[in-house]
Amino acid sequence: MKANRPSAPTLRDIAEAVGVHTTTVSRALNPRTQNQVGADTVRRVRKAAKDLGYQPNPIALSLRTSRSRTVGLVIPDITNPLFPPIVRGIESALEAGGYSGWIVNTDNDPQRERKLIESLRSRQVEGLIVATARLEHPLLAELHAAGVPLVLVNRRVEGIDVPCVTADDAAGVSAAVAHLAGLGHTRIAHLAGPQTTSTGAARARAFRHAVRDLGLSDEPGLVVECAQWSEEAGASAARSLLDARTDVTAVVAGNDLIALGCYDVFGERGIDCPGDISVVGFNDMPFLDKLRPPLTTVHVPHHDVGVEAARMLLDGIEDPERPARSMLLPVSLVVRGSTAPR
Amino acid sequence: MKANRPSAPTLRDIAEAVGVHTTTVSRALNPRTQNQVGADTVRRVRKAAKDLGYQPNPIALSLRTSRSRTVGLVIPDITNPLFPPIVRGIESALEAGGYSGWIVNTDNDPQRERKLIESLRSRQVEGLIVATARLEHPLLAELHAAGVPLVLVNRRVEGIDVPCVTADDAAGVSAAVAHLAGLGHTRIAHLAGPQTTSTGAARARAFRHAVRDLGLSDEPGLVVECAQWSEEAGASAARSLLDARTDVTAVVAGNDLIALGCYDVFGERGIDCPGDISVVGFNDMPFLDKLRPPLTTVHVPHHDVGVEAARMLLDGIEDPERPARSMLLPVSLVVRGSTAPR
DNA sequence: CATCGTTACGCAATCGATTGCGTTGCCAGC
DNA sequence: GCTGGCAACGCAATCGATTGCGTAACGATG
Repeated sequence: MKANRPSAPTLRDIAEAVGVHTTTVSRALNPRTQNQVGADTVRRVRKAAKDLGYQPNPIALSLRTSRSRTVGLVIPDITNPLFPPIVRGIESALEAGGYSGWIVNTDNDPQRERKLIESLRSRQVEGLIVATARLEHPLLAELHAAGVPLVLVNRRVEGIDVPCVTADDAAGVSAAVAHLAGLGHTRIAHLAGPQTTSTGAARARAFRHAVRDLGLSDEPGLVVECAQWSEEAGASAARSLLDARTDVTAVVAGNDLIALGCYDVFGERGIDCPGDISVVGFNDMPFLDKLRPPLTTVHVPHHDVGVEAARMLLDGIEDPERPARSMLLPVSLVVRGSTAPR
Repeated sequence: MKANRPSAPTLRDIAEAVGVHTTTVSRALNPRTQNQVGADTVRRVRKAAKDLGYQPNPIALSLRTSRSRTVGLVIPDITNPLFPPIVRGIESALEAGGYSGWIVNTDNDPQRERKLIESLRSRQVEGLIVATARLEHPLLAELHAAGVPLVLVNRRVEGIDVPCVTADDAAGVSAAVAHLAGLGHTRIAHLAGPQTTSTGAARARAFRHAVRDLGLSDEPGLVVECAQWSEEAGASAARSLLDARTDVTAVVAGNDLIALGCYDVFGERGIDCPGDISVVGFNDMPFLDKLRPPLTTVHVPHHDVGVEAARMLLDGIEDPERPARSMLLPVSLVVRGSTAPR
């Protein structure tokens, strides 16, 4: 059974109504070819199109032009609260440009990612916004070499010149460390995100720089890498840290989920936060103010990240020769209840 | 610039390689028509297709067949934590059936919804999963009359026979009321969701039944309707309730966000939860265990809701004459820290 | 009047897959 | 040997929009 309306008007219907050929109808309705059709004919064609309720068939358009006015949004998992606001930002900018986005969830599985991207490309998506980049990412390199317009979100990739939109990780981590130092903390630990991601590496580097700049302890044992950007991995790393030492009074977590993992471990070990140990997260995902203690975190304007990524991609589709440029969005520290004076 | 790979093999390439017509290639590759082609030819065609890395062009397929193997997912807003797990459930069931889903966010705006659905339909989506139903919903009635396969999620619509997948609202609210009664509460209020939605109405009705069945006070003032399913509307309704009376010792909130609104009002009025007033939410959205107090709520298996909705829709696409059937998924009460003995 | 240039429009093909109908070849039965 | 039926395959059209090239008409100029 056909799911589509049985009698959608086509160019042919308009052509019959006006008494011209379908070529003329097509040209009259297309702003780029409209100058090839007489003004009176354009007027009559447009009127007929409106009267008949004509809408171009995007499928036919795609088949003929190999374009679809759609792009692919490649994210790890829409249930991660970080992504819905980004997706909404992307969507609003795409919509303003007459585009739509296909969302695919890779679950951080490279094989699944490849399959999903193949599927997107067979649907003629005109570019990809990718939020799943690893520092070394062969598939992205292939796509880039093939001329597929790409924009990365939240992470960079090495070796290829792809535009990306990220938060200002260095400024955010620096502000977090400065805030804790201002509260009198001198032994501050960092639960870093995976060092295979640019974000994990950048925030860890910024952490080391910040503690050095402030003359605080920068011994290597104060940085523990988490296997994933998740609460569970954060908890695991927090346990490792606290098993190894008892002198830490504050933690800068790679992101909010990792910070939640700290909360879990504090709970199981009777550690008071922020009385015994202060915690700062990163990202300001929803509902952090509802936690107890409300989480101090680095606010990232996620919706704006999405908007800028989509604009950047549309620019790249419009002008493929355009030099790749990246964007750092400003962050801000949101002080809530998880940090206190030492 | 074309975004697609420049040399994707077509049926024509296979036909040339094997020395048969493209019709034969098409039929050999299609399990439904394969019996019309000789076994040896099928073997040779399949080999050539594999060697050439042939993938059917979904755009061409859609244009010819008016089918797309895609469906539309119509939700209010992906940033509402309720929806990502539902979407993931939908996605996994669609994928198993060889389908993909287009997500559109209506922001609860009927005009936007109509425009987005038109757009989906012009892309030949084969059906719609709709999570935005109001009790009276002219657009859904039109779509149903036009034979568009539909499945509703979380809500019903009146007057048309459309299959839906909802949680067992009555059982959930009944369990919440019974739990509170078991703790000794006798004056229990209900902050109901909008009565223009089936969910709002069903939960309010179930509340009234439950308190009557348990011989508790059922005066009308104990039920306050929220204008939206949101934290802000929940807070507003909680203020109205507490302005009007001081004898309430427990609240059954229409959903978790409304319950968060209660938390907000308790905070601003120095009310202790659960010492002064207990609260039960509905849905068990993510991170409720991280709140202080951790929210007692009715757990809804969202992922399963999504899976069942997608299966139901695929069934309806496969067999349009299939009688509409609906599904109630079982819920369970999750007792955390927001409820205590009176 | 003839010629040239420009504008407006139509023809036919294309995109890549599917599908109804017709043709050909082969085999079995009379 | 002839006829009929069936299997395998090819032809041509279709889906709906775009696009290169050609043609016709008109106006301006010599």
